[in-house]
Order: sequence, then C-alpha cells, then structure tokens
Amino acid sequence: MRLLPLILTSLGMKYWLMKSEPSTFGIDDLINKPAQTEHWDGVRNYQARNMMRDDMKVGDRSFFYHSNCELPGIVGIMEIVREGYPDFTQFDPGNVHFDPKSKRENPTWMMVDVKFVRKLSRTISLQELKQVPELAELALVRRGNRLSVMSVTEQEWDLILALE
DNA sequence: GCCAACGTTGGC
DNA sequence: GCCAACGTTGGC
Repeated sequence: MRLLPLILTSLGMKYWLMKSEPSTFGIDDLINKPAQTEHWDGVRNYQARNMMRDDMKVGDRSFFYHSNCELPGIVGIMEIVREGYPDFTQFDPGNVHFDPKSKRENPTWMMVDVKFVRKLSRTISLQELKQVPELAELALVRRGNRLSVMSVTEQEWDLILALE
C-alpha cells in the first residue's frame, strides 16, 4: 500500500518563510524561470542551513518574502520541490556566495528547490504583520531577527493568509 | 545611507 | 573559552 505514507506525508506538511531581496531575486524572477522552479542558493547562516538540510520536505509550503526593499513583506507562496542538496555557488570563486573553506567532499552550504504556487493579491507588509498579536512569536517580527529561512506554524500560516 | 542587532573570526 | 573587532542583514 502506497497510500498510507502519502497521507502521513501530507499530514506532516510544514510551513516556512524564505526571504529574498527583490533587486536580486524577486517573485517575478521565480515566475519567469523554467517550470517556475529555481534553486534557493546563497543561504550562509547555519541555522537556516540546518532547516533546509534537515527539515524541509517535498510538498512543504513557504511564503516568499521580499526583504530590503521599498515595501518589505510577504508577496507569494511557493512549494518545496527538491530537498536539501549542496549549494553549488559555494564552490564558484566568481560567485558572491563563494566560500573558500567549503570542500566538495563535505559541502558546508545547502539549498532546496522551490516552485512558484501563487502570488498574494497584495503584499502583506512586515508593518502589518507586526501589528497582529497572534504573530508575536513569528521569528520575522521578533526584534533583531535576521534569519532568512524560518518555520511558520500552521496557525500562523492560516492567520497570515486570512489577512489577504 | 544610517545604524542596531546579530553572527563569525581570531588573538590571547 | 572569552570577547573585541569586524562583516552582514535588513528595516527605516
């Protein structure tokens, strides 16, 4: 029976939020990729790396967050379509994310592949998210938090989408 | 462009 | 293992 594992997988679906600067790679860039799919390279933070390596599974959903821009906020939804594998940019001396200390036989940095699901009807801004008391525990709105990949609970996910 | 808040590095 | 210096993130 193949159905049971499928159901269990579905029940265990997790939710995430991933940041990107739209001047570098925004949601429209994802839409324009072949199959609307792209690897999420360039994460150079161990906590974020661990989540991509250990916890993100195919089928999980993630918010696409625009950071460091005119209106920082959540702009869309994507799906994880490939689980953690080595981020090739760490080996490329010409890449801004090159890491000379990382070895091919034991890569330091991981990435996942994401696929565009949909845009939100509007940007749900950081400012707006900060004003929702039920979202106070969300890493995004906590003071000084700079994690570029973070988990979102199902309750938080639903609450955020209800703002749309 | 400023700068607070972090994470990382490296001397000791 | 401490911690000062430094680099980065990212809101504003």
